[in-house]
Amino acid sequence: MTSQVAVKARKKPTQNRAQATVDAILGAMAHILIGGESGKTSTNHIAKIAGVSIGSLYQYFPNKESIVLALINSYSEKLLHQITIHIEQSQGRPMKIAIRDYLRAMLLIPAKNPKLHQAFVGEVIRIGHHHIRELEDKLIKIVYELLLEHRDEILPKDLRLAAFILVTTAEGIINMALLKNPEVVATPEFESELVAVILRYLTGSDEIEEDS
Amino acid sequence: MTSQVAVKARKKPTQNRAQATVDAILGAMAHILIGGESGKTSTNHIAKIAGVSIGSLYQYFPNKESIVLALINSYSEKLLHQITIHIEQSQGRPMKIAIRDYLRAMLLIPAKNPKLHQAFVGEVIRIGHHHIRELEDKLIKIVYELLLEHRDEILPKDLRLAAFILVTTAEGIINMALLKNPEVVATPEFESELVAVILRYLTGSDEIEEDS
Amino acid sequence: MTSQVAVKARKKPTQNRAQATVDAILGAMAHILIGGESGKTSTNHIAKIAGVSIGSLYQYFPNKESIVLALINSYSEKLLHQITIHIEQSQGRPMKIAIRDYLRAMLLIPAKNPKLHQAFVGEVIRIGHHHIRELEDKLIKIVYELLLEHRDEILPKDLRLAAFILVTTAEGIINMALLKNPEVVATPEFESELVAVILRYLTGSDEIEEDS
Amino acid sequence: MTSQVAVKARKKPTQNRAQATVDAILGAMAHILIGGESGKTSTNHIAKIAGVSIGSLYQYFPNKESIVLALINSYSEKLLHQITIHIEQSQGRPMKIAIRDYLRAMLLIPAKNPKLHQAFVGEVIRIGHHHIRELEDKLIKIVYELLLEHRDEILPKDLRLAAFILVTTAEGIINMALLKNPEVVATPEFESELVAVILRYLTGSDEIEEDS
DNA sequence: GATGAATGAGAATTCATTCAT
DNA sequence: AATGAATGAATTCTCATTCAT
Repeated sequence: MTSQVAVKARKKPTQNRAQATVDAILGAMAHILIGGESGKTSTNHIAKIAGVSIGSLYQYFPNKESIVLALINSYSEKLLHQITIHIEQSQGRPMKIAIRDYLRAMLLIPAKNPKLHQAFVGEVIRIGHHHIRELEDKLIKIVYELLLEHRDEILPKDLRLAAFILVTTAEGIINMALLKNPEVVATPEFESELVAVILRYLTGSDEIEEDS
Repeated sequence: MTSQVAVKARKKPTQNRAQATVDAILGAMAHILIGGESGKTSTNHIAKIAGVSIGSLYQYFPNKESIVLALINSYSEKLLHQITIHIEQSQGRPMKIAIRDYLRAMLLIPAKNPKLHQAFVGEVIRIGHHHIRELEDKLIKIVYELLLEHRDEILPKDLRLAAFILVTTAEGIINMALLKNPEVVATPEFESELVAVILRYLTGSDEIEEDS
Repeated sequence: MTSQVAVKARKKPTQNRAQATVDAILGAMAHILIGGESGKTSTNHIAKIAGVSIGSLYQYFPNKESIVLALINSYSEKLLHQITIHIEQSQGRPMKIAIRDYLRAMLLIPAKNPKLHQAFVGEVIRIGHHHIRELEDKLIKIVYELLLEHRDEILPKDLRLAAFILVTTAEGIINMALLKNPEVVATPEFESELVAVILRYLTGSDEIEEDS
Repeated sequence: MTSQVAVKARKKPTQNRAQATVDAILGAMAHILIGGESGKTSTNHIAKIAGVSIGSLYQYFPNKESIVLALINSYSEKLLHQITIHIEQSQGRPMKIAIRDYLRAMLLIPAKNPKLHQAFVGEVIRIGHHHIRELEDKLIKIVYELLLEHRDEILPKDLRLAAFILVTTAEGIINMALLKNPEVVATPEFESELVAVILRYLTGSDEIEEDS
């Protein structure tokens, strides 16, 4: 809707400037979080890295926390978007394929930028898990519906619990592995084992009779 | 005269005093970490909670970080000690029992003080995982040897990878669950699911033919 | 409109404000150094005397040392400027006149504020002489060229050594006198003796056949 | 008197221990002052370097200042002792010889440990020149009497002023040279020039008709 | 006498935030 | 809207000194 018809070719330049400022700030914060020591997240420093005045920063964010939150929200959306796309593509495919694709999607973004993902995990622990409750609930819902379609193929009877366990396990493995050994997460071996853990939990086996 | 008759009692009083101070500081730090907001970890506040002067704090710790580290080290040792004991007790028992006992041991300490464990996870993320590399390596080694004893019973062929995955998965599930819902970790249902995930990964089944 | 008619006045006001702050800080530091006890040079105290917040102080100076350095640099420049002017005015005059004028210039600034000069000497000893190496080198160069013009009139054969000795002796006498008895430095008697020591070193006599 | 007859062969051991402690403390302070950054002169650090407990330090010195003062006093005495010996040895020799020997004595100790001497100069500036007034007065008195013996050979008529100038100049040159270029002070060239400056000031010439 | 644990005032420095321009 | 100077409470850390053992 925002960019569909573009009636007024002349977009409000102020809005663009504002957006650029906001993006610069978020980018700077991400940059700092990635760069190891999260110690340099002072608002003054963020503004400097963003190439923006400290005054402008406070024009768009009421406080430091809100910058982290905005970043995490946008990250959550990206992640959810990724999952949704993959899940939609596996519509009608065998469950094992769908699950594998779900896990693949979960790995995609962390593997692309392990440092950033790890930093986000750290921030979520700091600011409280409830800030991503919404994301979590959506993930569980997606998985629950997936399991529901295939309830006769899986061992766990309590599908809600199974969905919770599945999502939690996947996240847990990825996050811990990232912490211990960031590079491993991008390898096919790691993906295989992750898929094995989940599929064996669901079915006792991880043989995939693929057709694609 | 000092140490002739009264054996056992009266260690050097100076040392006792110092040890009490150090303990008070570590205790205060733990207390604050447990109490939610990790924001109150200023050295002055720690000293106040510990009932100790700020000068004393800096007499024993060169900086704030070192207090956290000391705490984490002692925590790591306690955890490892717990694991070792349990593993030794499962010597000669069926693998599934041994694995269950390992997981039980892994749950024991977090279940006792979920908040503290969670705080430690957060701190480890902040200060860098390498500070507990030693602990991790020992855990993997313990599990690896356990798997080695039973290599014909399990599905994964690469035992080192399996050990890594097992340890990572167990930790990941525990830590994620702690983050999402701290109380659940102490329930038998949670233990069951944790054991199920791990045993199915290893063997495709989680039936335990117990004999005890 | 800002800079069209009112030329010369109104530099960027922001810059003015900042400059005023910097000046206030330097002024406060000088004030404290003059006031005897150099013990009150805590940054908080400097800021208070400057009528500026401690935050502003650290906005312009990374640490206490840098304030002293800035002060010493500006002092060095002032001193060198003074010397240069005097030396240029003695162009073409007899050597003894030129030397006397050089020494007069060396005395001018210390005599104006003996306490401050003494404080600077103390600071230079504390922070290391290399911070004024440049000043020293220029002084020696100036004197060396002056001696070179009159090499046949003077006793020392090694002109570089003579220049070093001359500059060192003049500074040494002034600084020691300042230490022992600050007021004496501003008296004509002191100047006479200083000139006598230097001229006799150069020529064996201090008779000045003046013409001005 | 202290070590003349040594009646009681058994010196009080406590006194020896105490003296050793005091010496260790003074030595540590000197060591720290020599070692560049005078920043580490905290009493705790001094005690550590001295291998002595902080309590012992305060048993012998009421405060930090007093350590510096003790050090400076002992240094002053050593210096004065050196001068006295040299002057006595020049008894009856020509004035120029006596002056040269005086200057030689003044150079002896600084040349032996330039860093330490420089540190002392810095400390004297910090704590106030009056702490070495006594030394200064004695030096001036010695020189005054030397000049008195040879009043007909020298240019300056005011002998007290001349003595003051002589002592001040010698100290000034030595101290400044030490600051600028510590090594040069131990060279014969430097001694020559120092002697030249002083003798020409006194007599207009520095020819020494030596007989030794 | 010696020891070293303890103290706490105070110095250095940071950082989130406000506000005049 | 943007700027960046200014603020000052809060934080980290030091150091001279005291005192119980």
